[in-house]
Amino acid sequence: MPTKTFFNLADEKKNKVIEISISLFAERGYTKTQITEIVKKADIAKGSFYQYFDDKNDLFKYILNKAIKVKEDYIKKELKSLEGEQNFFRYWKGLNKANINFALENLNLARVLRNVYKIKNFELFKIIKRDYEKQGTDLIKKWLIIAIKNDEIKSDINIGYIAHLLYTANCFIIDYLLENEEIDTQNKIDPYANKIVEIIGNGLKNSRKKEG
Amino acid sequence: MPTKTFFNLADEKKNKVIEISISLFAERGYTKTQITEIVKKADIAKGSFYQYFDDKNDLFKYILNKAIKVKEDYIKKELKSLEGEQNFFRYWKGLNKANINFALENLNLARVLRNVYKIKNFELFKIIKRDYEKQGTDLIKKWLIIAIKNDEIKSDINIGYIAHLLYTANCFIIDYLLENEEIDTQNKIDPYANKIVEIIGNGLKNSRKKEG
Amino acid sequence: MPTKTFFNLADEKKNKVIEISISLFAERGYTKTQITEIVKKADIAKGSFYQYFDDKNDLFKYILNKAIKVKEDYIKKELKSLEGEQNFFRYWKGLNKANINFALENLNLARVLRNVYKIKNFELFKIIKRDYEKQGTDLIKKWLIIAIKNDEIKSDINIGYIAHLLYTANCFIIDYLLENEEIDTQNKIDPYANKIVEIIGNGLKNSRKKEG
Amino acid sequence: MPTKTFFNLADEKKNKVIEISISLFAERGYTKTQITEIVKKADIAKGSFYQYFDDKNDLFKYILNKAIKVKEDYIKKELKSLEGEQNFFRYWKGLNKANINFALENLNLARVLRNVYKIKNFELFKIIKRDYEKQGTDLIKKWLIIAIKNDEIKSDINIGYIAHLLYTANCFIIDYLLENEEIDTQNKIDPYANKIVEIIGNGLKNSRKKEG
DNA sequence: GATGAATGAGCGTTCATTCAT
DNA sequence: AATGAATGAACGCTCATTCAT
Repeated sequence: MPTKTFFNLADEKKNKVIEISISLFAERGYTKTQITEIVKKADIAKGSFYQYFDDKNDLFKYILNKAIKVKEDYIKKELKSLEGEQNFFRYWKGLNKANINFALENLNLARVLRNVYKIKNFELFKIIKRDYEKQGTDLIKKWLIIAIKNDEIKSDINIGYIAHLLYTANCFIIDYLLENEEIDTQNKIDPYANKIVEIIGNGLKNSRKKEG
Repeated sequence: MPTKTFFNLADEKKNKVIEISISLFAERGYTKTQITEIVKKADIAKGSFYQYFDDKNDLFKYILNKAIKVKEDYIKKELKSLEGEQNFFRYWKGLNKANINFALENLNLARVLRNVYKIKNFELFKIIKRDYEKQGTDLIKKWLIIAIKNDEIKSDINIGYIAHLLYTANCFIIDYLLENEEIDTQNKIDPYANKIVEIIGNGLKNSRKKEG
Repeated sequence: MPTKTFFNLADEKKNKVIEISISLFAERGYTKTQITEIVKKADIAKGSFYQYFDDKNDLFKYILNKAIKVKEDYIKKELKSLEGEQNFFRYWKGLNKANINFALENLNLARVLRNVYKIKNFELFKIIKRDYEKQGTDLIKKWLIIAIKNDEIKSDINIGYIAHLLYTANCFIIDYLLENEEIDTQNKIDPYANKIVEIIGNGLKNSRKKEG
Repeated sequence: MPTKTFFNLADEKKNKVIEISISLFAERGYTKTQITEIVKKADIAKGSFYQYFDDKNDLFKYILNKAIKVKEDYIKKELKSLEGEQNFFRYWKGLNKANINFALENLNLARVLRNVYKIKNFELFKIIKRDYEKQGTDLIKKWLIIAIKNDEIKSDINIGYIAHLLYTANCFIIDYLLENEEIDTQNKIDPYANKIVEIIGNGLKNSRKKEG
């Protein structure tokens, strides 16, 4: 956690440090991001940095948790419009869309989040990672249970497995987007995403139920 | 490419260097793997290492290409039993199984291969990566085309997208396996993999065709 | 160029680094001068060195340019007393004297300058070298032209050749001095230098002109 | 000194080692010439090298002495045609010519010889260097004495100084040649050299003597 | 609290030389 | 005598972190 000193900073200064850290972690990953570059770009003294954060790790955890929180809020907001929605597949489509929109609007934050998966041997991050993943799959699980109750999807599935599949399907769409950022996104990513949703959706559908 | 000196080495020594490099690259990734540790574990002089390889990069490329080749051979061999198979879904299932088996039997090699995706800003590796991915999706594309001809799957799909989806679906099974190596694998990974194959398969199926 | 950090240093420290670098480059030449020895003798941390200079090359270029500038200033100052002098030979004698005095008073700086001629295959230094040499011969050329106008010296000479000859004649006096530093200099070097000036001077003289 | 083993080698092999060493020492200088490159180019085993020579130093000394001897013989032969010559200036001109011709015909050998002057802190080489220089100046001294006796040149000179001057004048012509090897040599170097000889010669001439 | 200079363990790499066969 | 693999001290350089002001 950053120190009180950091939080007492003028917002402008504080945000500069945060923004620069995000963009560097996004661009280079954890290991290749250098404190020296952060402080130079943020125009603060090196000593100051260590009065704000315990160490590099501390900064990264802070940025990471911030990214998770920002994303969580974004998704929640986007899903508001789906309140009352009864159809699982429309729900899932909405979730995918929300995730994609978040990434499109917060490219660097999305990159930082995806980079967590690339950090090895950091026990500490494993916990964050696990929590973050749990948060992503828990929502899906809840919906899957309802969908099964409603006979929307087959009942012979392992909910944990499927939630993970749906979750990772989305992650891959995001990866695809982040690695090909030059693509004229909205136009190209949507059909790609929709197709995946459709295919997996079809596969999950309870064929005995008449589509409403 | 390693030097002639390296290839002239006694197999035992040569393999020791290779195995240790694989396990370190697998465990720590490229950047965090240190030559110092490799030579210490392999019980060779630092100078010797540099008589075997141009530099760290050279070693990594060698290991990477080796992993790709070993995997390629493994998959080819496993797919032999599917020769003459006409059903796309059984084919794909076989491919998934082959990939999983490779990973189970070559945990570290599989990890090295997955790690390539985590290296940032290495133009050289991008080429290897792209080739490797192409090799994985090309096979699927070929089959998809046949499957469409045979009316097995819907014809309104973008073959490139779907091949990529099927490919990445498999990658995710592998990632799941590699990150949870402690799981009693064969028993747990199989149903997981099968379910994915089944769901996506169902989604792709041409419902107008009567299943044979 | 050294960093701002270096220039912000206390003069004593800064000069210590400079002096030690000069004496090592003078004594051992570029390749054999080790950063490790510089930092040990200057009593600074290795890391500090790299906060002052980009690399070894950067340090050397700095020292070299410094030497060139110091010499330039020295020569200018010494030549002040010759302002208004009309006789070419007295001019040249003065220039030789100035160069010798500079070397005597700045032995190591002079050695560093002579060492540049001994560096092989360093494109970068070739430019510095050429500039430095040009600076040395240009002055002579200017005077030669005037001397010819004044009928002081024969007009059938190639000014470029002769300027180079006079320049190198001086370089050799300096080399002689630097390689035999133990000689009780002022007493021995002067007659040596004067003789050279006299001989070459005689050879250049326009014998048709009556000496004033 | 090379070992007996080296001298027992077939001439072809022996000469290959020598030639390659010469060309590398000439091109890169002592420090930057690597044993590894020599043995690779000469196609001998590294172990063999150390059975021929004590160490790198030993090889260099051998090459150096060889160069000195070859040059000595060359000069002697060239000066044969000047036997009986009574005029000092024609003698000196001939010596200069001989030196230039040697360099033109043995570029690499000449380079090695000039490189000796660029080696620092090798007590051993200082001796070789001094001997080599002595050999060059002794001949000139001998002639100077005769020339003075014959009233060809002024008697008020320090023979040691002047011999050194004449010697170094020649060295500079050679340096000029070696550093500008691309110049269409014979045509350009001759007038350059002749001019120097003429000028210094004129300066040395005893003007009271009637020219024959 | 801010500053920026100081630190040093550790990295990848080089190369003359030795050693075992 | 020939081979070529083995050695390791030493190099230039990096960078997260600490310290003195």
